[in-house]
Amino acid sequence: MTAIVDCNSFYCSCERLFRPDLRNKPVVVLSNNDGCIVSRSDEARALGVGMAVPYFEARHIIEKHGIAVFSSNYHLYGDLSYRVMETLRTLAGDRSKVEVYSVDEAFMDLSDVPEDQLVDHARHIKTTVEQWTGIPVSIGVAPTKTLAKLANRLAKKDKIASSCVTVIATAEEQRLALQQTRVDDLWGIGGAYAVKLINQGITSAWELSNMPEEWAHSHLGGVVGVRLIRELKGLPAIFMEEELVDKKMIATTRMFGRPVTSVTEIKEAVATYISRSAEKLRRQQSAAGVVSVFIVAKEQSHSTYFRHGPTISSYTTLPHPSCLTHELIKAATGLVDQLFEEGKSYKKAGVMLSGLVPDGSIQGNLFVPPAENQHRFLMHTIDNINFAMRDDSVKFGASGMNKDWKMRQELRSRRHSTRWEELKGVK
DNA sequence: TCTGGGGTCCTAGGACCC
DNA sequence: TCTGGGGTCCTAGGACCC
Repeated sequence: MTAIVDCNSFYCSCERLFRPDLRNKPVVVLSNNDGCIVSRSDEARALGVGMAVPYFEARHIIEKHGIAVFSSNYHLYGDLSYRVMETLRTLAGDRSKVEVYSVDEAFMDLSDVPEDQLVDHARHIKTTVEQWTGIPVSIGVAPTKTLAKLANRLAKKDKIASSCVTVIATAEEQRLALQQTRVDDLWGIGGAYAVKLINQGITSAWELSNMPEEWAHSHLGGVVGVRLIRELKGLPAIFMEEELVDKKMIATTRMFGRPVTSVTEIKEAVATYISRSAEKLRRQQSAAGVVSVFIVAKEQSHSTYFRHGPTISSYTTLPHPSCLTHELIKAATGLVDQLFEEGKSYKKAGVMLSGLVPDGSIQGNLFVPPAENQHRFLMHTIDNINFAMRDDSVKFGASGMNKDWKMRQELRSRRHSTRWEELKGVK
C-alpha cells in the first residue's frame, strides 16, 4: 500500500504557525508579484475565494471579510517543508520509503504495514507531523498512487468525518470511492482531457476505470492513459521514485513589477535569472549545453485570449557545456539583443538551461585552458558567500544595481525560521 | 501512376502536476 | 490597471543513416 501525505493549505498553515491569532480565521497567500491566490484556508474558501483567482478580482471579498493576505515567503515554506519531510523519513525508518513529490506532498511506501493497522498507522503519522512541525496534514492510503491521491481528496473533502485520513483497502471501498469522484478530479486528468472525457459521456472515475486500455492508449495520451486506467483498477503502474534525481532542465522566469521598455533592464533581469539558474546548476553539479531566453511583450489588443501577449524565444548551443555564470550570462544577453524590439513594452522574461551533463565530464576538455579552472573556484566562492550571507551579497555587474523591475511582494511575512534578524520575538 | 524497410536522434508541442 | 513559477513525460514528425 502507498500513502500520500499532503499538507493542508500549506502556505496558509505556514503563515498561521507564526500568527496563532489567525487560527480558524480566513487566510490567503498570493503568488509571486502578488498576482493570484495560490493557497487559501478552509475559512477563506467558505467565504467564496476561488483557487488561482487573480488577486485584484478576489480583492473585494478579501477586504469585505477582512481576510488576512500574505505574499509568498518561500524561505519560510521551504524550511517548514523540510521539517515535515524529515519527520516523515524518521517515521518511515528508511529514507527510501519516502518520495517527496512537491513542496507540500510526499508519497510513503507502507507495504510493510499490516492491512488491519493501516488506519492507526496513518493517524499516528498525522499526529506526529502536527506535533513536531505544527503543520496539519491529510493522508490517503490505497494500493496505487493514483488511488492514494483520490483517497486523500476524499479525506480533505470531509475533514471532520475522516479525521483527515482515508484508507481505500477493499474492492468495495475502491468502487465506492471511484463512484463518488468526478473524472476531472483525478490525478492525471487536466482541463483538456476532462473536456474530452465528458464529451464522450465519461463523468465518474468509476466509468473511466472500466474503459479498455486500448481505448486509453489512443485517446488519453498513449502509455500515460494506460497507466492511469491500471492504477484506478488497483494495479500499480506508477512506482516510487528515487530521490535527488538531477534535474534535466533548470528555469528561472519572472513577471516584472512594472512594464519594462529598455533593453538594458531586460538584460539585467536575464542576467539575474541566469545567476540564480547557474547556482541551481552548480548545486547539482551539472553543466548546461544549451541556454534559452524568452521575453513576453505586454499585450497590445484587449482580447482576453491574449492576456499573456506573444512569447518570443530563442536559444543557443554553447561551444562546450558550462556552469560558469559569466559565460552563461554572455550567451543569454546576446539572445536578448536578438529578441528585443525597440518601442515594445515587456512584462515578463525567463531563462532556461538545458542539455545538462555532469560537470565532471567536462573537466578534461582539451579546448579549455587550465587557467579557466580558476573560474570554478571563483564560482564556488561566490556560492559559499551568498549561501552564508544570503540575498546575493556577491553578484555580477550585469545583473544591475537598482533592479526596480523586480516583482512586487508587498505583503510578505518575516522569514521567522531562516533569518536571525527576523526571528520571532516573545514577550 | 509508380517510390523499401528499419532504425536513431532531435525538436516542437501538448498534456499534465503542484 | 492589476492573472505565478518551475518542472516532468510523451508523441509526432522530420532529418538522417544504411
